[in-house]
Amino acid sequence: MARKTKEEAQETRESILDAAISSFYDNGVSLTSLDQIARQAGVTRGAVYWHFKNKLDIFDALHERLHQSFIDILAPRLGHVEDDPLAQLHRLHTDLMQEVHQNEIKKRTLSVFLLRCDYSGDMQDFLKKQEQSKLKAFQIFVDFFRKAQDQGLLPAQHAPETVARTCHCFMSGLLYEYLRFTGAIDFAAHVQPSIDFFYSSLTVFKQSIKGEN
Amino acid sequence: MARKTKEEAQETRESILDAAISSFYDNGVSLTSLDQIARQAGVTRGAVYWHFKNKLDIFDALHERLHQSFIDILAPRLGHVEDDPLAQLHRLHTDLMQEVHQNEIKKRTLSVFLLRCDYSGDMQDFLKKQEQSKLKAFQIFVDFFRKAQDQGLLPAQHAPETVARTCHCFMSGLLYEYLRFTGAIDFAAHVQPSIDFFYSSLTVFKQSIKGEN
DNA sequence: ATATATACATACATGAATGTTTGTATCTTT
DNA sequence: AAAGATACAAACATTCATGTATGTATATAT
Repeated sequence: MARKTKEEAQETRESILDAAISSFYDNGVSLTSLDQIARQAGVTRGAVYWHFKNKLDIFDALHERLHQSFIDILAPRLGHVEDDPLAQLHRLHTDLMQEVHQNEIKKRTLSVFLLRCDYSGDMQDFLKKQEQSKLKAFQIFVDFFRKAQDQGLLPAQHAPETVARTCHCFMSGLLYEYLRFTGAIDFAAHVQPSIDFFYSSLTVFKQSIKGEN
Repeated sequence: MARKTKEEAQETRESILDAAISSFYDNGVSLTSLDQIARQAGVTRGAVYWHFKNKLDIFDALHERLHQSFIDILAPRLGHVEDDPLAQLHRLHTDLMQEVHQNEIKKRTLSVFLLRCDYSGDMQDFLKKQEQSKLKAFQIFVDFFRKAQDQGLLPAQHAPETVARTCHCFMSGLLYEYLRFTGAIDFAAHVQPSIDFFYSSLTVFKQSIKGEN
């Protein structure tokens, strides 16, 4: 009853990762034992240790999946600058939050990384990796604002890094809020108006181009 | 060598809490054993179990300390509305971030609650309590904006809850960013400009009062 | 002054998770 | 088709944290 096909083995690997997300979400990363993950995936710890070095290695693989899917959404939508860059960002932000709101798996995965884990000890090294990943995403935003400024669509009085960081912080802050108080916070009544207000107030940034030029 | 004064006992209790912060910060909440905390505090687990029911009970006490000190800063500074409410908020936000930047203990405590713990299992019930605490702080912001609107210092086109949530999300997002990438993110070069930009763009919100009235 | 409650330290019993090792069936390679 | 590599399962040894129970010195109440 051992030695499956390469494809079958790959399936086991994926099912272990899926089981890990689900277990991590229910019990938190550090309180989840490898045995729980294994049983959830319908295998034994032997299979887990065959595919992964340890729990951190699993966590790493999960992060890889998440980050890649995030970049895949971000890159094409910020690769070009439309006539109204702020409206473009506004739509992107709305879509991203709605995606999280509707896609239960993504919600759980994000929840695991942001609320159900414990970045200390071995995990602390992991923050370095996350920093690198986040830097890539951040750079996409910076490039976007820089291009928009170069094309005269946004005023140049603020450094693109500053604008990007501000947007990014608001986005992640809202995401944290949504995940942390899921259930108590309503999308249409709380999340959407906040996004709308943020981007409408950012419009001053755009408006000032007229007073300047 | 037992049975200390009530005051001495209180000191032991405090030293256990201090040790807990330090241990939680270094090793994360769930990976910290009560023995580590005890030894760090210079006592045995006996003392810990005397003062606290379990690790969650310690965590609860720590949260009480943090939340109280936060409210103590917030309440007086948002209790009254000055001539320029946005500038008032701007200063408060700057001061809060600088306090975290300079006060190592507060930085560590916040870091524990936001990054070094694992809100699942038993801890999940704890999110409910945090929700209540955060609601109080949030209410202070809402009241502030409502009063400012009533006094005609800010336009009434946006619900005070929406404005408050937006500010709050940006603040917490920036805090997360700062704590998560501490060292890689510089206060003067990254944090301060982002705060400044956020409040300068919020000014449209205030400006529009002229076009409206 | 005595009794009792307090503030711990020490010792014990239990359980559970980890990493490793060994066994083995079957896929793959040649 | 034989040999080796692969993909696990099962068993083992070790470590370690937790909760509780017990012991005890001393502060405090009466």
